Amino acid sequence: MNAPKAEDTSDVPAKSTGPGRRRLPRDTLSRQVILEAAERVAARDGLDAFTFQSLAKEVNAHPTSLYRHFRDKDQLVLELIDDLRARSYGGLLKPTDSWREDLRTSARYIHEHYLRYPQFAVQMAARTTRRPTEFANVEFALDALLRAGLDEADAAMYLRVFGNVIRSLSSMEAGMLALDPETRDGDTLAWQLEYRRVPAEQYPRIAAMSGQLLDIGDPKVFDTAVDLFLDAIEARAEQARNRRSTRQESTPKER
Amino acid sequence: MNAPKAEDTSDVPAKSTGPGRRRLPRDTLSRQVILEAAERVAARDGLDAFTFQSLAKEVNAHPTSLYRHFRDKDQLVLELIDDLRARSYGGLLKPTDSWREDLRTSARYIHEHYLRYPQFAVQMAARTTRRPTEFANVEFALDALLRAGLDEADAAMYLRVFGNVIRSLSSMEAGMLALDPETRDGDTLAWQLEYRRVPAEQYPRIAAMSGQLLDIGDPKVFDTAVDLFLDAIEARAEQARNRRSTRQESTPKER
DNA sequence: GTAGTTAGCCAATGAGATTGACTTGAAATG
DNA sequence: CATTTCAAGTCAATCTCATTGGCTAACTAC
Repeated sequence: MNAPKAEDTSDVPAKSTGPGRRRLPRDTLSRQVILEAAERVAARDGLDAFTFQSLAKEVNAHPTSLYRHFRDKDQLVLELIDDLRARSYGGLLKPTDSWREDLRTSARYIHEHYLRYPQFAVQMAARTTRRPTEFANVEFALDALLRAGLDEADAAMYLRVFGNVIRSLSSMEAGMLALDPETRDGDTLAWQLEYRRVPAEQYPRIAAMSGQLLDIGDPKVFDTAVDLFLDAIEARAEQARNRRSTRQESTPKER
Repeated sequence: MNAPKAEDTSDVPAKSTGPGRRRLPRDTLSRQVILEAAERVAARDGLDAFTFQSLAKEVNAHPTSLYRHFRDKDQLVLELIDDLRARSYGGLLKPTDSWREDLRTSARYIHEHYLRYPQFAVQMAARTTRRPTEFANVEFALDALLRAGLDEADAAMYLRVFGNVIRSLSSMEAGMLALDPETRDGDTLAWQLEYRRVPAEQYPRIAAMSGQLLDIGDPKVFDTAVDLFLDAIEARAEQARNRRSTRQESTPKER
């Protein structure tokens, strides 16, 4: 967990922790160094341990030193989110000849990204960061929607709908992952049990299907939702095409 | 909701806060009294003020007294969520002859409920509470899906997908509402501005459509998502019906 | 080298959750 | 009625955090 850490601060010779050291050499810290430590801590110890105290320990500095680089914790978190995103989406998306595949890929990227950092998923979903990577993603998805055959108004709408659904589903799934395992398993187990012993007179449907109901956190849900959306987009584009051709035939000069 | 409650605390005559009072009379507190106070505090002062200290002040008790009724804060929040839900969904849903309308209604209920208590929306979405109201909702939606013509496996899957999408979208929308207004408006404004000045060479689609793009928190998004889902369910049911009749024709006695 | 500035450090504050010991009043028991 | 019991309030104390203001060392520019 901290074996290769010695090197990181090794220019403070041998006494990183010892009584001899008074303070870190100037400019040891920086936004980048802190953000990278922050990622490590979040990944390793979870959100509860994500405190200035433990971040400071990770970089061998005093907790309050971090304030020289970030106004407060909220700012640190937002910048971390940007940073993580920039790294995750580093390899930019390349359009293929299938808009479906493209949208699916982009959805999968987001989903994976959120699940990789579940601690911050809620913030990731709710707050815009308006950085280059975001523009690139929007451009990519918008292009795919237009290639699917949507008109501009529909594309704008479906971009938002699709994006919000992807992000919010991912965020919720991540949110459940971020619960401590005890709580999560408790919820899941209790849920399954209770649904099996529901009174059949009151809830006949549930009783009849209790064996087939899915967990709230079932991973299949996300993929199904995505496919369902893609189908919907395709159908919508089809409609639009029909509308266009019909209009051309029946009312060639509509105004 | 709390009209006849006044009595509960009024038997502490006149000196509720005065120096004369030593402690609250026995059994002044109870889960219900505390939960109702909790709702008031959350609605009035927001999530940041949702502390044992302020809850205690609201009921005129010592902060640690609350521990006699709730193991810890997490438990209190979960029970509050249940309580709110029970009250919001009080009037149970009645099936109509349109499964579409039924699903739409049930989606709207959830959406409104989450927006009414945005402070807890994240928890509401991620954690199961397995109470009667939940069963009733599930039964209702499941019934609607089967009436739509889905087979059981599909119904189980779409129940989860639809539910999760509704809940997660609502939760995300609520999450943005729960941000303090400054932050929220800042995000929104900056977003709009930046998207209008995006370089057209790099992001031609965005540049061409920048005027039409929707806000991330646009309320139309939810309704559109719901309709889109309903269409998808209908299409899926249609497929299933076709598949069934085809099978009947081509392989009338399949085993 | 000398002055100035920056960035790390320290002590302290104040909020909050949570615990354990203490107390009191009402109900049960004799 | 006196006594015991015990749940339900209360208090003091602890621990963990974020955050602030003042201090000072180390690097920079002159």
